[in-house]
Amino acid sequence: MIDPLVDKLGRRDTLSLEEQEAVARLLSPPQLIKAGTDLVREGERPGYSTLLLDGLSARYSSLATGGRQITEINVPGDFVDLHSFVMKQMDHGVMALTDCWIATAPHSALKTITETQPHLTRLLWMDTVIDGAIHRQWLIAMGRRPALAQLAHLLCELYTRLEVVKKASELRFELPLTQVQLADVLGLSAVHINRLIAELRTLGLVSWTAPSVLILSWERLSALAEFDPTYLRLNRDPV
Amino acid sequence: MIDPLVDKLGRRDTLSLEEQEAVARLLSPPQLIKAGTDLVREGERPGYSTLLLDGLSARYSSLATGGRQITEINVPGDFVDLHSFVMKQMDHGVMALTDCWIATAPHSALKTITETQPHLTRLLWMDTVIDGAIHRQWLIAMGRRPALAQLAHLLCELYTRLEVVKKASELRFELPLTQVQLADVLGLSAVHINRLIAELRTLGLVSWTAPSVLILSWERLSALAEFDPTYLRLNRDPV
DNA sequence: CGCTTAATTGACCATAATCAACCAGGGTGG
DNA sequence: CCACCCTGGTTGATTATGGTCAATTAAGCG
Repeated sequence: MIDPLVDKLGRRDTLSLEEQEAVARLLSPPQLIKAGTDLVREGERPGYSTLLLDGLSARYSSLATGGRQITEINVPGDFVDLHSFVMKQMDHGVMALTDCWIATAPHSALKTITETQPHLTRLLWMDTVIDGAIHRQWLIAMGRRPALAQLAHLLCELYTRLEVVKKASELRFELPLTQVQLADVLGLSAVHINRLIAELRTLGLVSWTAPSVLILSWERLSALAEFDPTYLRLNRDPV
Repeated sequence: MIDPLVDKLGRRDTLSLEEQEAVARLLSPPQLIKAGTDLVREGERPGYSTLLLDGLSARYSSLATGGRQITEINVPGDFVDLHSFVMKQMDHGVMALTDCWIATAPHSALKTITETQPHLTRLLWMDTVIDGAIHRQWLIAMGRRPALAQLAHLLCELYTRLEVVKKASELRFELPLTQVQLADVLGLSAVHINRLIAELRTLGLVSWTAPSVLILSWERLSALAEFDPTYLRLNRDPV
């Protein structure tokens, strides 16, 4: 059940059997959340954190003016609001982009982990730190890359992260986001997203028949995006 | 010596005397870093993390095309690369924007903290988590706010963070960044920054005689920015 | 088969970038 | 001492990326 999390953490360090069991004990039985509903609402003070087991979700914030910005896309194996364990109050909402299987971990139990399992604590800490690294890459893409490169970067990132948890392979993955949602990810308009996708197709970089994406040339796409996966920390490096 | 860190953490939770001493023991004697030099270089694998004691520094990434994006501004009391403790490899550089006083904490000693001081560990974890929250606010500002509101948001954030560590008061603070550097923060051109500052002046929101900034109306500036400091987690809330 | 949601396309507009001068202040060397 | 230079700030003219508005098409579904 916690396979995607073990897949991910196992790429970064060795997760002992006891640690895997400790994580499993943390978690509630899986629950199904329907697409479009919130896993966590902005401003809430949840008493637990939520692990995404299957499906895609998005962290988002809404503006007074009606706009919306998605600040991260979560893939299976992501603790979507692990930071609420120490932040207490959520500074954003998390919505299910697809039907999602989740499991929750009470903050009290996470606290016990920090008191008894320092290595596992560091691994969980690392996971929140990598969220920060992902945010930074999005900032770089938004601030200093042309929109086409920004979209290319998103595709490279998502493919890489999905591949780790066996939801992508052979340069192919499912991206069940509408163009409006993609616009809210990149901070662009939906119309422009449409034109960017058309341009990626014209350039022969992707074959994109929503929701399926096939990357036709990883080489050229990642070069366009200046994608360097170091920030995802996928090399085994004990902490 | 670790006053700014204690000021900051003390706003979030109670830091016991023993914990304050434990942090103090972590740290090397203060060192001076000249403005413009790197505290940490991108790609490096530092064996320690750096606490900023005085001055301002910036996390930045450079692009192949020559552009640069600053992804966070660090104020006194910030561990500028605490995340390297678990990330190992730096995904960005950190440069001194002004002359900076710093102290370093070996990762080995931080590891010991995680093994012996769970509460302090959670406070340090929290600090990295708040970095992520700051990144998210910047993403929202970049993606969905007009440039003027984005700049206003930056001013509100920096004033608030500096006030916590007693480097700002009475709506006044020092912002020793060039307009080129501000452009690299906001993902805009330096020329446009210049016009935005002129506009803030015209609107009577700030009196800005570099490097001194005086906010003339917190009310109107924070409304323009839609600034809500929840994400900085400045309310005492034990973890 | 009509309804709804999402994708697509065209025409026009706006924000911000670029290019290019010019100005102001502080430090330096003759 | 002061001309010069360098950096950073200011301003104008023009361009371009991406936004907005609006209409059309396509696909899924009760």
